[in-house]
Amino acid sequence: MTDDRSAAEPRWLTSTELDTWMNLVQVLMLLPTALDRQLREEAGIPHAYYQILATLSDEPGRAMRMTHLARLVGSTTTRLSHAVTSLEERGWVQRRACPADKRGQIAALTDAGMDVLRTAAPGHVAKVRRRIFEHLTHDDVTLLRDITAKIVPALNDR
Amino acid sequence: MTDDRSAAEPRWLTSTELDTWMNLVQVLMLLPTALDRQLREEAGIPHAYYQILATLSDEPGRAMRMTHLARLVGSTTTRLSHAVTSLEERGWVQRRACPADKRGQIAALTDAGMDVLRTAAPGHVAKVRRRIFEHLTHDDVTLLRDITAKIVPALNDR
DNA sequence: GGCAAGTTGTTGAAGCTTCAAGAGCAGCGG
DNA sequence: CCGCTGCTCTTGAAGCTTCAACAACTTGCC
Repeated sequence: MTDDRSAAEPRWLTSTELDTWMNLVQVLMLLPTALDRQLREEAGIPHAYYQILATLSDEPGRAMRMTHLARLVGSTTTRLSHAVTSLEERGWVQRRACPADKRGQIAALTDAGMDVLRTAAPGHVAKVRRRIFEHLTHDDVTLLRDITAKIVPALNDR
Repeated sequence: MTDDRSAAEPRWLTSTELDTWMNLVQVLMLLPTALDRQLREEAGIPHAYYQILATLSDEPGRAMRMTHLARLVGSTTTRLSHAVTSLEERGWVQRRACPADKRGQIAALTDAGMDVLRTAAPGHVAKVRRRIFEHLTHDDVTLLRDITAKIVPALNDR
C-alpha cells in the first residue's frame, strides 16, 4: 500500500464526507428510478425524455438547436439524437433544418407533444413533491439549492 | 385548465423549489455520467457495478445475500442479477448457494475482484473529491448529509 | 479561393436497465 | 400434511445509453 503510483497514499474521504457520499449515492440510484417509473406509467417515456419536452415547451417558439438543448437537459448530443428520433416517431417532436447553420438541426415540440406534457405534468410534480419537498423545510430547500449550485458547474466542465 | 381530473389545479412548485429541482436534475443527469466514465476507463465497469464490489468488500466474509445487497446498493434484484452475471464472467464475483434458505443466492467477492476494487478506488475517490467535496465547505457537507438523509427514506418505500 | 482544424449531428454495435413472466422454495392456515 | 400465498432469484425481450466512427459544414488562416 506504500508504493502506489503517483501519490504515496490517496486522500480518502473523511467520516462526514463518506456519510454524505453514501446518502448521495442512494439518491442517485433511487430517484431516477422512481421518476422513470412514474413517467413511464403516465406518459410512456423516461424522465430524460420528459425533460426534453419540458425544456422545449419553455422556449419561445418551442424549438431549439440540438446542441443547446443537449446542454440544457444535461445530456450528450448522441443521447439526444437517439431520443429525438424516438420522440419524432411518436409525433411529439419534429426536426427542422437550421437556416443559420447548415450543419444544425432544430428540434421543435409539436402540439401532440405539448398535450402529452400537459397531461403528464401534474402527476410528475406530485411525485417530485412526495419524494423530495414534502420532507424538507423551506430552509432545507434553499440550502439544497445553494449547495447543488456549487456542484453543477464542476460537473459541466469537460 | 379548470376542469382537471381529481384536483382542480395541481399544486405547482414554488420558485425556490423549482430552482432547487432544476439544480438537482442537473446533478442527476451529469454526476452518474461522470462517475461512469471515470470508472469505465479505470476498471472497465460502470458505477453501479463498482458499488456492488465496494459494498461486498465492506462485509465480513465479503459475501452477501442477493436481496440484501440489492437493497444496500439501491438496486432492483433483476438489475443485480444481470450485474452479478456479468461480474461473475470476469471472475470478480462468485455465486454460492445459501445454506439457510434454498431459494437464496449469495454473492461473494473474489480475490481478483478485490484487486480491481483496490486499483480503481483511489481514482474514484479523487473524482468524487474533484466533482463534489472540493467545492463545498465543511458546513455544506454536513448540511447536505442531513438533507439527503431526510430524502432517502422517502425514496425507499416505493 | 483553398486548406486545416474544429463544430454539429447522426449512425450502428455493444452494453446496461427495465418489464413481464416464471420456476422454485418458505411460511402459514386449515 | 396439503395447499395457498408470498418471497427469492432468474431469464429473455425491448428500450435506453454509450462509444467509436463518420459525413457535412463552419471558421480561421494563408
